[in-house]
Amino acid sequence: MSTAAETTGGDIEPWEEVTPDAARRLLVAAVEAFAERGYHATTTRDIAGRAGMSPAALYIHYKTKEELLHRISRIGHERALGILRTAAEGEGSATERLADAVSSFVRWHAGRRTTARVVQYELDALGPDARAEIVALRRRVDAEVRGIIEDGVASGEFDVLDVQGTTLAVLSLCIDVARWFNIEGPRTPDEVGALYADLVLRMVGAKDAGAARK
Amino acid sequence: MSTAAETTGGDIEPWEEVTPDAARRLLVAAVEAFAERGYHATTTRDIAGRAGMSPAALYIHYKTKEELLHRISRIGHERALGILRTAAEGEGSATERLADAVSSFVRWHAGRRTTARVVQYELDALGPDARAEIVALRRRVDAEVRGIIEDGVASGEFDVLDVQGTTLAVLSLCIDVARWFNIEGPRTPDEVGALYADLVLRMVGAKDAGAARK
DNA sequence: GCCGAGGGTGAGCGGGCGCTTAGGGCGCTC
DNA sequence: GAGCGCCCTAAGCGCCCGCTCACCCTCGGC
Repeated sequence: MSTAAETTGGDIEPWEEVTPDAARRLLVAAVEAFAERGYHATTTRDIAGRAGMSPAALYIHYKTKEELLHRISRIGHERALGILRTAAEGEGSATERLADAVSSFVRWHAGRRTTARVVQYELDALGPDARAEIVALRRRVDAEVRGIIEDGVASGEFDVLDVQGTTLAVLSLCIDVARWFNIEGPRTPDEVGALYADLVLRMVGAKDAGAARK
Repeated sequence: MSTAAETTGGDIEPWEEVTPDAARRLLVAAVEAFAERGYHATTTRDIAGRAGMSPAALYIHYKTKEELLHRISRIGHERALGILRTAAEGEGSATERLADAVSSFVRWHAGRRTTARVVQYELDALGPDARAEIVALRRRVDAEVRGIIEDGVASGEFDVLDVQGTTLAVLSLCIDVARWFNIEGPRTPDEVGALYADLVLRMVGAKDAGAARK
């Protein structure tokens, strides 16, 4: 595989943009708690406790518990979109770019599983406005993947009957990694990424799947 | 497609086994509420209200709110397992049986989306004992699909490097349908089932995919 | 040495939660 | 038609939730 992140985790911690330090610690604590128990089952006291602070400290940096989820969700989606865009804009054939996109997207969902879980499964806990903003980001995620698949169909590399349906299935497959992946399981994020890139190339009927496995 | 359910919904309502009538109405109300808002965000008052009863009525038929989830989860998993087993034990080649299994499993996840959502995504809300029982059922689900894939590899119909990993991916793809499927969207459960059966046959490198599309 | 601002705390508010209890109505049995 | 058992309700208990408020400590500027 190519481009960015080679390591197992996939990426640098993306929370460095959150300041000040106390706000970041609270946000990281919230990600862990939301991922473990879900948004609704997590209490503000639990989040503050994990960050080593009193319950009231949370409200100095965030207006509500929902604002925390919103910030996490937006940053996470931007990160995911960035990963796909890097792959989509890369050089190489559609086959290579799709393999790259899937393997890095999957590596992120496996390696940063706690973040990905919150990002992908807690969307419904947001209010209408925040939800609409995140849904717009998701449509751009969909468009990136669909773009690569359309390129491959146009160039004759892929054989796909239902482009939108296949796009949906490919994204769905990658996203669900966040549900089942277990750090202590038998597979590393890199291995799952490689397996999934191969499976997706089969799904789109890529003629020359072997070439993308550098 | 073959075997059971031809209609859009996929199956008869599986709750007929729950008696008495009031207990069933409560259970159906709970499925709807859990699917819409999640287990933790659903209140016992909401469940009772949907069933047209007072909050206290719930506790005549169920010991706790968790027992409701447990009953829903067990019945739902048994239903899902039954669908896969019917397909796995059918006659015909591994290719045909895999296509049948995937299309009926997907039809269930799309058509009975509310039930499937609760079954697939609220597992973590169960206590350790109930959770262990459900996890055992899931292993049997996994074994059914793996069995078909192993048959296809043995007979030379399929070309699969990592049988366990591919099994996981196939199940993951089907299960995630419950997350994104929308009854009011452009696709019927039957259409998604057919699309997914085709995609899965490609994933396992089925030599004669066309033959399974009757 | 004093001051103000900003990050932090302890205590606690109003409210909604899961669940319990005392009792009421209705239909069956004889 | 008295007695009994089964469903169900009204009321409410104790608890913990998200969030607020009054106050404190620390630190840079002068």
